[in-house]
Amino acid sequence: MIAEHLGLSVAAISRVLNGAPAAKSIPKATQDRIFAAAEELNYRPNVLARGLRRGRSMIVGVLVPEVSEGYATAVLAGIEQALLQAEYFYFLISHHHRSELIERSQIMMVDRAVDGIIAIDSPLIKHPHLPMITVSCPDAHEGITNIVLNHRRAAELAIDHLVGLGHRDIAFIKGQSFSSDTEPRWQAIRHAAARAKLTVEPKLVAQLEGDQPGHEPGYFATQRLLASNSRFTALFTFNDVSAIGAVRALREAGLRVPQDVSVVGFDDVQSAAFQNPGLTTVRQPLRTMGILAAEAVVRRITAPEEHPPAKQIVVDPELVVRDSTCPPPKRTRP
Amino acid sequence: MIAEHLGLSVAAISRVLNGAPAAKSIPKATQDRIFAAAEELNYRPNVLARGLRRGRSMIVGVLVPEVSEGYATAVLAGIEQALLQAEYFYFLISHHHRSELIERSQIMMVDRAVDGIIAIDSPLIKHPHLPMITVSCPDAHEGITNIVLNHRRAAELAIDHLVGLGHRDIAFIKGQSFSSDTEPRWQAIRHAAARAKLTVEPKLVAQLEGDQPGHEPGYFATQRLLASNSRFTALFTFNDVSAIGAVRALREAGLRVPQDVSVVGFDDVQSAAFQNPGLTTVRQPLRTMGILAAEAVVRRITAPEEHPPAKQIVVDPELVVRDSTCPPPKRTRP
DNA sequence: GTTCTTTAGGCAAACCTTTGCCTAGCCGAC
DNA sequence: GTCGGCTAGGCAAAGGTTTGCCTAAAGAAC
Repeated sequence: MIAEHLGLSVAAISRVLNGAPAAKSIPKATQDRIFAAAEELNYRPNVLARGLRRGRSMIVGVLVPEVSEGYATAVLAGIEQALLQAEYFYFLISHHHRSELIERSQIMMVDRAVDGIIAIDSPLIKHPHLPMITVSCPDAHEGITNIVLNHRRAAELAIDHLVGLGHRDIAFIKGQSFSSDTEPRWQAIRHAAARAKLTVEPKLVAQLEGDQPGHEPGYFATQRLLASNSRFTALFTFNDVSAIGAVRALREAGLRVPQDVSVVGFDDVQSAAFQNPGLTTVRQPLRTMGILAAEAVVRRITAPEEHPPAKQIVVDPELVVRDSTCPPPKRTRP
Repeated sequence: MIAEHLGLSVAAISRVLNGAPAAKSIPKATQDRIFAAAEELNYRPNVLARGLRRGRSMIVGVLVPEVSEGYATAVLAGIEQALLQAEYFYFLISHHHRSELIERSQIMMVDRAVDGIIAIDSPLIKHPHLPMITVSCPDAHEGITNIVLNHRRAAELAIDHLVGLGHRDIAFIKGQSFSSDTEPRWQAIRHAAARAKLTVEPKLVAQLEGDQPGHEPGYFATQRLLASNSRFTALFTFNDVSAIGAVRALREAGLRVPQDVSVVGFDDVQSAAFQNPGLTTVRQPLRTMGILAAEAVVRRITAPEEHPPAKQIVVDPELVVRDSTCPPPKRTRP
């Protein structure tokens, strides 16, 4: 408290400016003088000193796969909104799905004195001795709250939609093995398929490969499906970004979307509506998930005892029907 | 320095651990003991205390329009890479092109004791008394280094490509008025057009409107161009994201891309290659620009006197020809 | 033997706030 | 007059590190 010496002690100033309970013994007139002086001198508390003293940095660490198009950025937008509102800042680190980076990032964040951590689609996270919220990390440890989509419902929405249109020969593209949504989603799909009395043909299942984000993995996975020479009239992909790659591969093979093959994506990222054709997709409330994560971590930081860590928070998906799905073509001999 | 009391004073420990020059008077054996103890006790310096003492937080603030698809995220990826390498962390704030947020964000960052600021596509920034680097902010103030594309060359690449294919009737979509690249780019386009002996038809110029990111603004701008009923065989858009919207609008109007109308985008975002058709575009080295920005800000922080602020750093664009451009259709009476 | 230099490391201030505990004066009650 | 309680605010420690300056001992030079 540099120049605040208009005759009073730093202690009094601090109490008044922070509205501490002890400030109630200081008369209104003095308080006003202090506020006025702070305003006039444009006093800015030093966050480092404050953080040091209070043992709280007002920063949370956010761990994402990458800051590129699609999934993580949408969640991040929600996180940013809610954190800023709570006057928290955040450190962002991308781990590119490399496990040693995930671990190192977590340590670096703790070293940087973050008050809590939010991890998006980050497997293998350890439990630090800090409030921690994960988004789509189903194998979360004890004491970590995981925000997760209702995968079962998501799978049903997509499958029931396709089956309702008359499709029976449905191909699937699973997520990369490193993505934590891959397994639960796939289980949910099998379950929904069984429920719809559909058999999942192993030859009609491909998996995204390679760790770059973009559309390529979906493009190549679809090429593999086509190469297997098994007929399918619909394709349900792991996410919108790969669906876009898939559409391209189908087109290049001379197939029309949706007349020859219907395509259903997942996520409903911003560009899904502007694809050609507009992508039918299972929407995840990504922004909301981000907001929930941020609010939860702030609660756990500010009042840990009142908010014991919930095991998980489940959010519901929604089907968005656009132009990439339609009834299957008339069955000619395959 | 909590437990380091294996008989030595905190001062000695600090000097050794930081490799301070004064440590040279401490014998190797003692130094080894200190390192070993630090390792064993898993000593983690408290960054807040260190920052307080050194007057340096090792954090830079990064101001972006938004963390959504496209431009800013690509630059951000470069920034992250270079900053982490230099052991800096960063605060991210999105200003959504709202000027009061830009100003507030800047103040908040300074209050948060950042060591420097990088601003991407953020107009109206004030000069803080901190090292500051901007990316694509042409109206930067004194003392701020701006990283900027060679717009003139970019415009020539696109225009010469289209003219080379035989196009004479070219429509343009300018950027939103709040985007700082809009004006310089437009000037460059006029210049390149004049050089190619092309007249820019006012009816063939539309502007992106609205402040949401996505594809919609480009979609609507193209609809306005179409509604003006002036014939054009090529369209040069402000960025890839709006080009995608444009393609959709053209398609809906019954026009084929590129057979009826060629489309050239700008940026070369990740999804540009996976559009349908693959987008011909002017590539900005976005990631590189991010790296340059981060390196520059770190230099300015660590050795200000050796690195007086350059006025600007210019990077060069590159034309990426894909499938959204071809020679114009045979001229029938319009 | 004296003085100078080097070696090895300690002392304490400083960075800026927050906070537990204290005091000095004043008023009212007994 | 004495005691208790309230008002208005001060003192100083604490939070963990860095750093300018100092010292004590040993060795070197004379």
